[in-house]
Amino acid sequence: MRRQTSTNNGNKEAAGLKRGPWTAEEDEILTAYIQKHGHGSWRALPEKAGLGRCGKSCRLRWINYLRPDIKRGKFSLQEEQTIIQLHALLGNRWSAMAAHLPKRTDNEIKNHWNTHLKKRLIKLGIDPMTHKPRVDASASPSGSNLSHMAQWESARLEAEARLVRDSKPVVLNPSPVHQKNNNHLTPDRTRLRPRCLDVLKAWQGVVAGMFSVPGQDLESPTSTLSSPAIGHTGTSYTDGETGFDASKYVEKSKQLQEIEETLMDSDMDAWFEDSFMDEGFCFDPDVINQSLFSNFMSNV
DNA sequence: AATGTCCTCAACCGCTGTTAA
DNA sequence: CTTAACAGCGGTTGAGGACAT
Repeated sequence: MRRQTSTNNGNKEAAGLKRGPWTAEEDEILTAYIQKHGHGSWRALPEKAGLGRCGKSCRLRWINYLRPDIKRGKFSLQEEQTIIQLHALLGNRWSAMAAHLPKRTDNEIKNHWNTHLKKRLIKLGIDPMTHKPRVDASASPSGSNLSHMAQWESARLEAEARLVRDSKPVVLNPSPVHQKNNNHLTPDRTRLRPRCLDVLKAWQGVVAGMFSVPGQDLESPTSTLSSPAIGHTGTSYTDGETGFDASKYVEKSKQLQEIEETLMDSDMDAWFEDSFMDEGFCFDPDVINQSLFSNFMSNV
């Protein structure tokens, strides 16, 4: 299908429309109009409401700022945790992430990720896009970073478990378009598919393989923060206390990637049925210590 | 106090998916 | 089936505030 440029689809609907920051008066007009009539057609709204703005600008202002059911201000630790975990699973699908963060907008989440969270991960030697250790020499993980990474992966595991718990797939027969490309799926159109269930199973293996010290489980790796006790030989990094093994980490990450690629190619219905009929799967996310993430964040 | 630099985030841009004619 | 209009998404920008010199 031929695509139209934004020039004639509403971005610049007409010359002379106001741009830039909204005034309090404009906010008031827009809010009053929507509360009384609903937004209806965004394109038609500005004229009806008496605003010299384009419909797109009105929509954005309402959704990102004026809507009564949004929370503004500082992100809590819990929210930051959720964002990072969701990003590990979803990538830059901000609207999908917003669906899991009540009262936060996709724009706000995107901004917070780009200005704060991404930088923190980079500081830890973790690639913010892949959520895996950066392989270039300049980003070789330090001892304490390894400890953080171990905690990070635990947090990631928890996120995946939560998504499995919360996801309520409503599209049982996605359209071919959806199967082909779900980058733009929104919560309103298509619920997130619980593909993470399979990924979660894979990650159980990943994380289990990384911790090799007997008697130490995922519930308490925070104790390593003050004394990393790292052993380093060549390209092999091992955390003496947690038993976190970076070489295993990389190896297992590759395995996971292969699993994910396989899942992407597999038949949707077969995948869905398989995921939910697998009664052998059992995972309790509550066993993961919530303080892991607090330590992770506070040590950045 | 003045100036420069960095950081944040609201707003915009360009694109894609959906839908109706 | 094709086309156009529209909504919504993710990426990017730039104004203004915060901080450093």
